[in-house]
Amino acid sequence: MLKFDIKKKTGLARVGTIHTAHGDIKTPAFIGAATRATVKSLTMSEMRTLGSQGILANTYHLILAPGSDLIQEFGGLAEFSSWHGPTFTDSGGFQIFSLPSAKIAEEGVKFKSHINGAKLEMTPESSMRDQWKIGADIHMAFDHLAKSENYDDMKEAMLRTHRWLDRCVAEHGRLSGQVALLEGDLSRQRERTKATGPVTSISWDALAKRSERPGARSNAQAKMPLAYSQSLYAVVQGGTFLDLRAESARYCASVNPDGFGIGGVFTADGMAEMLETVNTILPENKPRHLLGMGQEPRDLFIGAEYGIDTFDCVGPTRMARNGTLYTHDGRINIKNAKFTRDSAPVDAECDCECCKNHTRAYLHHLFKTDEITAKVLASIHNEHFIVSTVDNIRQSLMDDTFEKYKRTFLDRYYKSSNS
RNA sequence: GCUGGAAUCGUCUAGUGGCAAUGACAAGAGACUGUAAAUCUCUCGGCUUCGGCCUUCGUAGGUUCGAGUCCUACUUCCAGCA
Repeated sequence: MLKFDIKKKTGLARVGTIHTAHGDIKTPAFIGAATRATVKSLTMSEMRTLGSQGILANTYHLILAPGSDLIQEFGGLAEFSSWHGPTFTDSGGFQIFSLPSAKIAEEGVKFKSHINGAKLEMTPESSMRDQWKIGADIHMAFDHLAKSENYDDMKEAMLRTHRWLDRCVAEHGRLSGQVALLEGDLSRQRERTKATGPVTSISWDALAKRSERPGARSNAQAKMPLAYSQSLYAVVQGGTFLDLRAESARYCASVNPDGFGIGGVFTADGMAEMLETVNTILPENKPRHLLGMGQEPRDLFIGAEYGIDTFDCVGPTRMARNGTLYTHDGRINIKNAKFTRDSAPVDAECDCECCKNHTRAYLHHLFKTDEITAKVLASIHNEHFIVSTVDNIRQSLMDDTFEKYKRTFLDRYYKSSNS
């Protein structure tokens, strides 16, 4: 069971701590998107240095390569990637629903691998099993993303998401039960061997002696199940329709998951109302993750204000790779000719490795000459910018200065640019 | 010196009588929100009341209704032979 302590509340906003088997996350927090168990162009060491508290990987991509069994063999995502901190996995639904080959049925989704065309299927149960093998601290339920914003389609997708949620909860619970048993074995084993280091896995042979041993998966005999607690978030759907969002929030709360993901959000328009609806219904004492939002600073302020605890988004690193960088005065495209002789750092108020050491002119040069370091430094900066902005939001909530911080930040950030 | 061949928009390149002229790169700008994203889009001779107008394919002439394309001379470069 995931522990979540709330330290302070202001309206729907809250400051808290999520306790996972791999460490704590002080919330609100921005979680780096590490789709294939890596944040593109950044090392885990750089991620730690820039202040990230957690990473979120993607089940779809990890199933295709290197496979969930292999990650399990290496002790799970944190161990395999040497992140050694809190981890999340997305169910893979988001990717699979975007594949042209996706065929949706009640049982699950059949699709073809985008890499080699292999015919594959993901069901709520298989997603749960793969996420257990990958072994992130927090898993997302396998949800159905509607393709259209049409009310009936959205409702149908939501209802299926709920039926699938029941199956996710059942499968997750079954897998959870195994680990509880394993934990008992492990503590006895620790006593016997007086092992000092952390014991995180045990052979399936031990499990085989138990009556609850899961349905015979012969190829799993040699595998080492991960013996630490892993949690499940239910995912709230319903698109832009507040009645559906409310219904989905009630349903998700009713299955008593460890936390909640809020999915299917693609723009900040209407997000405040939607979150207000959802987060008024969801139980207060469980963490909430806003799936995929956080490219625009306003997303983070609105999210935190309306009760979001964690964010993830590919935007900061993707934009960085393409030369768009955050500054407190709005975005810049460092490839623009006007930066050729700009001796200022990307952002004078930023304390990331890039801004402390390098000029805009240097970064401009690296981008124009297509050097790998361009993407590295830009990603360090953008990721740090967003991570630290959410950290500052947390601090401002603690200090009761959130409103002022929000107004000052957003006025300045959006004043000269688009909106 | 002789004999061939070649000169096109920053660079390379397509084009053998209807052409402001192909493609790539470079350049300029924009997009990106649970990452099939080191990706994608647009602009790229000058003006424009968006119908056009003007100036362009080494230089100068010529043939033709019309020439980047054919002819002549010149200039430069390349290859081979001396």
